[in-house]
Amino acid sequence: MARKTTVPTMKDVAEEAGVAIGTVSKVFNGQNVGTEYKKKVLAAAKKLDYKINTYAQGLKSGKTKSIAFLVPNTINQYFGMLTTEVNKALKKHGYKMFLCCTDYDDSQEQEFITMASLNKVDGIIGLTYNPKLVIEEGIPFISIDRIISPSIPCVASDNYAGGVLAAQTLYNAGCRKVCFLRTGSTLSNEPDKRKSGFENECIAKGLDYDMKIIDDSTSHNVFFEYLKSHISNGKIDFDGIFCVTDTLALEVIDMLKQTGIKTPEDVQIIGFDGLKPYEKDEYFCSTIVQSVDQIAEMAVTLLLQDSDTMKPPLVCLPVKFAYGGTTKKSFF
Amino acid sequence: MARKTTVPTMKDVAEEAGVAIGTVSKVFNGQNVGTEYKKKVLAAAKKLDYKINTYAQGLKSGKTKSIAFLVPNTINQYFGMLTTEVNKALKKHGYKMFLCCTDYDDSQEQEFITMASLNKVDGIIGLTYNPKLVIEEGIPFISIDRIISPSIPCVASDNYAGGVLAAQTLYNAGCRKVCFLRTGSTLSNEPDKRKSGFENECIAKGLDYDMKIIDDSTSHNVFFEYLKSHISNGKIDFDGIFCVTDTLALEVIDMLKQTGIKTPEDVQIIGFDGLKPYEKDEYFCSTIVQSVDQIAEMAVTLLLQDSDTMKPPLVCLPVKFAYGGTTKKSFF
DNA sequence: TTGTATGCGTTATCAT
DNA sequence: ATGATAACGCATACAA
Repeated sequence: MARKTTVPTMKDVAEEAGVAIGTVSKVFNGQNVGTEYKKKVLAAAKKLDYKINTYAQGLKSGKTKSIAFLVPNTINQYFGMLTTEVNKALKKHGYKMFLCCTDYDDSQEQEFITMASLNKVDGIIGLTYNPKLVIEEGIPFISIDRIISPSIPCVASDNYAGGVLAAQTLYNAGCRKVCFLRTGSTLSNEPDKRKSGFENECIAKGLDYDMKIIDDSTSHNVFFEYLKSHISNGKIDFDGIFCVTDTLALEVIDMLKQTGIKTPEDVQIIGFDGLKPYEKDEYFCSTIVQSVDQIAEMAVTLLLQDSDTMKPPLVCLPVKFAYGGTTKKSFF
Repeated sequence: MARKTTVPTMKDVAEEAGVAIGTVSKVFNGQNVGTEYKKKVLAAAKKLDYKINTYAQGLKSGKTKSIAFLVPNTINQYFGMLTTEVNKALKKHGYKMFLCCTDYDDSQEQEFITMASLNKVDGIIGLTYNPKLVIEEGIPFISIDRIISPSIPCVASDNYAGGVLAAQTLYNAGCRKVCFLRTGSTLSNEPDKRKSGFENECIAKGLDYDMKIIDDSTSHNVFFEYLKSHISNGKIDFDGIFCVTDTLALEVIDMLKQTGIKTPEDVQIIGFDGLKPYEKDEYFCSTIVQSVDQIAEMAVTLLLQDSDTMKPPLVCLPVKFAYGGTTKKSFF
């Protein structure tokens, strides 16, 4: 007898179990099937080591149980955390994830969206930068950290509250002249609100403040020059600095160290994101921590909920302050 | 006329172009088709905005142009770099990537492999820890950093050479009593060779050395105690330390700082991996840098090459030393 | 409840 | 070179 070399199909299982192919299908789709039949089918399936063919299933049903996740890269730790958390959340719901690293590139973002539609994904979650991204009709899209259009739900931290919290924390730690440093895409996006929240709270508290904002294409050396221009006789004008990300905060701390300014003795610094050098334990710096797991879970939930359910244009998730050695400890 | 609501298929394109469906297929597969026909087909396809259905294609051809990538997470920066580089390499070859974050969990690793076979991926690339991982027949697998079995190709840095290089570098930087610190899975894997290379070079150079090796389940506090036991009167026994990863090096630097030991003044430290705090620029610490892009490219190339081509059981890629502030600069 | 038959969109084998 | 047609493996409407 010729050895069967192909993978077993439902037909094989049906024959083995002595039932009809439709019955097998029903068993695997959790539909009503007589107990005896079900038992026979399951036994036959196990015997043949039958696995359903998701491609045939996808072709037939139009549902693929997969989504595409767009992110610039997974090297930046915030992106890395987001990617892992989205992956976990999807797995919990039985979905697979196509990872799409866009490298901040407009055309790659667009290409991946095309790829996603070719592959009949059930949805897309994206942290994108292309201001004129074209999103195909009929394919659900959830944006993270960017408001793309009113019809596309955006999930983000409560960045405004984070800015307020940063200002409050510096104020409570004794700061009286602070500054805000930001680098980022020129595209208006959620993280912009960190500035607004910070600024408004400074005004509310009567806290003296300055700002230096550059876009992504500008050398960070501009920050270095800016800081140096505020340093004289080994002393810095500010007693508190709020950086738009932890990554920037680290850079700034480095710059200050080069000029002999110490953190937090001479100037206290707060970052944003909540990155950590090791997998557990302490933060890189004192920071406004984003609940990345909540962002991921919310994005997935919104994406997968019935399309006729109303989807909010913006969902803001809570942030909290965490001490990380770059603010004065005595205040906490 | 009723608006067509469904996605256009080859049949629609064939009708629109006035040709047979087989001809359309040939056009999209680059087979020989008369110039005139080809032109008509392409025009019709563009007019209808036709996109090939990869699920039907996968069902028919058995090839899905997708692979699964298994990694514990994308938070650890080395994993994050690897993920991004593999993603890029796959894209270059026209392949899609299912990301599978396993969280170091044996059963999740196995689950994802099952998922991958269900989804008829054309192959799997994995950085796994499960010592008794069952890999299905007929699905190509490339392992990164772990030797799973002689029949499964493994791609890794030349870890042994990296260990040698670390010892040489410390020696050349003036160290005469060094130590090696390692944490890791008990599973024997490629990074173990960092120790062997280091040890052998120490012996060759007549360099006095000690080692402290713990497994993943042990608290890193053990390192702290170990280091403290080698410190007396504010001085440390060693003048050089080689840590098995940059992450561990950072932790160790922190520990030493707490005891008043300065890096690199009192003790020079070399890590392994080549992690960076910002997307460009400097390293976290002096380190043996892995060519993550080369590892990724090699893994993808091996995976996609003809299955009848001989695949080597182990491919080692070059490493290099990079200065990162935790060794004495004068020596470079 | 269970079986039968059709079609999802594509590829490949035939004739033409 | 081109057109017609039969699978690929599954889901489902319909018949039994």
